[in-house]
Amino acid sequence: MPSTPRVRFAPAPSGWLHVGSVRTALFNWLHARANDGVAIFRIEDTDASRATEESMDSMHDAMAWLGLDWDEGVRAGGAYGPYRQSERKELHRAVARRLEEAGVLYRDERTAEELEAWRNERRAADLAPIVKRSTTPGPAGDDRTATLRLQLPEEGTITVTDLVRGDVTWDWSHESDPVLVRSNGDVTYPLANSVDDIAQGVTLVCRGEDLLSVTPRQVFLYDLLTRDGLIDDALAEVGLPAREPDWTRPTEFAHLSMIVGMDRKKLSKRHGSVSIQEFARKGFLPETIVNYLALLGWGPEDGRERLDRDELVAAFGFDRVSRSAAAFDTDKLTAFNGERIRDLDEDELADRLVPYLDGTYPPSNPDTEDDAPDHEGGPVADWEPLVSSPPSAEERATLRGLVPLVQERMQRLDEVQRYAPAFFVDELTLEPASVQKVLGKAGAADVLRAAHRELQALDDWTAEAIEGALRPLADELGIGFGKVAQPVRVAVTGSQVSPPLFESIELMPRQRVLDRIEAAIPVAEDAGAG
RNA sequence: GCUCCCGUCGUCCAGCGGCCUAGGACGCCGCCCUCUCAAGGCGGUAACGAGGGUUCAAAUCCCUUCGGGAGUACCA
Repeated sequence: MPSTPRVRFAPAPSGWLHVGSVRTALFNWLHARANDGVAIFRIEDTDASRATEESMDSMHDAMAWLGLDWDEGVRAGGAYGPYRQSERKELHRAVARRLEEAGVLYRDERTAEELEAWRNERRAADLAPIVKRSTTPGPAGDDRTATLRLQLPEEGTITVTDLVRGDVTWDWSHESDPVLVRSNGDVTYPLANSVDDIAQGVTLVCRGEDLLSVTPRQVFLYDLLTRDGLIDDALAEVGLPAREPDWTRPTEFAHLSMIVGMDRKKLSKRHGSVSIQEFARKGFLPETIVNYLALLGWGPEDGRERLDRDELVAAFGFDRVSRSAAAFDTDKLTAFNGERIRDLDEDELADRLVPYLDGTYPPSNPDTEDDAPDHEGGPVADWEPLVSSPPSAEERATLRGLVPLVQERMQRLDEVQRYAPAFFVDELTLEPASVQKVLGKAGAADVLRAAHRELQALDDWTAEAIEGALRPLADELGIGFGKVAQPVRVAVTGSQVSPPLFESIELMPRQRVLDRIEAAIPVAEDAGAG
């Protein structure tokens, strides 16, 4: 028995990590951390035509952003590398050759087209297209290329114990012999994946449910590879590190259910099937993503829902992983995010808001603004950064002052873009709707004149003093304070929705406030007249 | 078609034979608070897919059925 659990996250680098794969990575990582194990990040790029360098980099970047660290992998290194499958071809071929010599592989000379035609025939006759050696045509001619298939048992059953699903049994007669070596000599996923699991000492295979059906042949292969030291001989032959001597093969499996959209269909763009980085642009905290994804298909015994990384590690176990598919609920994610933002230290929050103000993450288009992270939104065309990069001392001070005003009214970091302009730009644009609804009301211009007068005469420029100046205006003008606050708010912030008025005014230079109120008076008169 | 997996509020999770007139969270609705929007507080809405068993007793065990999903590649 191996003393240390070893798990691997092994994505194919052909695209971007989405919530499903991140959740798989997370569960692997949690299991490793919860059991003092080793987390391996392996890249399965056996299909050169689909793998890209860009994709591989973005996957590593995503992990770094999420704070999931890997003990062994392409970036981390480790004793059982290389961790890119494409760099292990020699091993895979050596294994394939030895398997062939052992007589467990056989040639299938049919072309892809011939096989396809055969499958169609079978299906037309309501028969499962199962390839078995006994029904595979013999050699047609020496010069034909062939795939090498693994000969699986013709009958009997195999039972695999899955940590989340319990015992699952398959009948060998229903299992098709998998192609291990393509006709062009390349090895396939079934071989490479199994070989690397063994060579790297993986003890638990945790992956998506879509790979459950592949488990029988994988277990069968594990046995073949380890039985007579075949893998060890191959390892030695190509000069790769030997395995732990006391270790046999992966003994545990955990197949995670799929993540679906709120419509119960396969994850769509609307429901988060985008690169995980897109969540960063949309203003989600990495710790929110980790927390929420951990709760998709799992929950701690005590029912807590807000858990940080350490708490997740302490509570995690496959025994509490759900078997049914989970719907990705952006609303709940967003609510979680809002809570975490509120929990952030104010200085910390200020730092985290900078990328949303300096142009690193420009705003999304309004039509997708209230929806899930989505590529279709794209950046807003004419948006100008509100602070320089890096921010000046003055900008930083303003931002720091703004944080307490906006912290409790944000669910996502990018929402700062809604509140910030009034505090950073010289030329304020008044929202037409607010002008009409608020400044157009009777008496708005009078309120603004009175507010201007009082604020100009003020000695202290503090929220308390500003409140002391503005509140009495309600009685003076014989109206409710709301009728006073709203016109001033629109004049000063450009919108009928803003952070608290007195604190907002305090944060701005007095002259700027007075100028804005003054400029709004004719606007109010016009709007009122119209 | 065949093989396998799954089935509790709209959604996530709890429940593992009696504590369930089914609990928590998000959402939604209402109220309170209030300078707007939030935040916060309080209350409410809403589910065991169906049918048979087993049992004194079933959301919990068994069977059937219906529904959903995955796989069925010289892709991983």
